[in-house]
Amino acid sequence: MSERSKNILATEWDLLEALWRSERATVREITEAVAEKRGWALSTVKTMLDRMAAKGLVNARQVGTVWEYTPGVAPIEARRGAWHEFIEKAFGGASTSALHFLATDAKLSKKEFAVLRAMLADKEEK
Amino acid sequence: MSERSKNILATEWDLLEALWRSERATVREITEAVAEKRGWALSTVKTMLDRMAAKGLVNARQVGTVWEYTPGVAPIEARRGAWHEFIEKAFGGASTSALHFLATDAKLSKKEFAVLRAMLADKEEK
DNA sequence: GTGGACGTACGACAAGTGTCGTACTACAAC
DNA sequence: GTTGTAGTACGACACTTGTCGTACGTCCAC
Repeated sequence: MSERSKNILATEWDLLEALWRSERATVREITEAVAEKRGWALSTVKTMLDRMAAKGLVNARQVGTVWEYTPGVAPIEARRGAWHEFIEKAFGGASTSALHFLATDAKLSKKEFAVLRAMLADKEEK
Repeated sequence: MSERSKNILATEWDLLEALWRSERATVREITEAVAEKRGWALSTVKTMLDRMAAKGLVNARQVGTVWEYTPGVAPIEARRGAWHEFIEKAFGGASTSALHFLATDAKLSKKEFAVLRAMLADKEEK
């Protein structure tokens, strides 16, 4: 539950999100969970889940006649991967450049800055 | 030179990077500029540039018999787009969640934290 | 005026994505 | 037993991406 290698596609994030919330779910459940955001057909979701299972992004287990899926990656791992991908492509891997960008050019709102400062301060205390 | 709509692909970043450095360049120049990182054939680079031109990521101009390319997006814009894309897919658009993640789970090094704090402090002064 | 060298144009192709439709199975309810 | 109904299996298809090869035009130097 942590071997991340390949990038997670935008569409896959949605299914993972649903799975992280319920920890285990069937195709139907997942389809319903993302129905608002994505009006996917059952077969679409099934296909995606199968492909994701092949990549290790989810685990599939047949319970009786129904398939049940569980996350194959933890949210934190997935997000770290995304952060990495972000740095890699937009900053040639230079994480400090990325942070510099965030502090100066990302157009964060006052509120976002406040949040960030508070968190850093918090972190510092420990 | 700023209408960003579609995501920039990892491979496209490399060409843009080269263009941002030279401001204008030919296929050959760009191919050479990325030769180390990507052993692309001329035709590969040409194809990519054409596709990028179609997307507005670069501008193409024929000078005599040769094509010359210039960036179609500014680095800052491109990076903002990437940041947005990152937030969108990994945090469902919740930027504060993303910042929270950075401050707590991104596994930044001490040095990276230092950089971030310094920058925020710097920002605060103004 | 002829042969390179350089550059372009264009087609091609295999993978990967996004998105189903549909035929087939199994089981509960009548 | 017969018939829905929910669920699966599988193929399909158009598009995008990654990556060329190659045929063809042009212009310089001999």
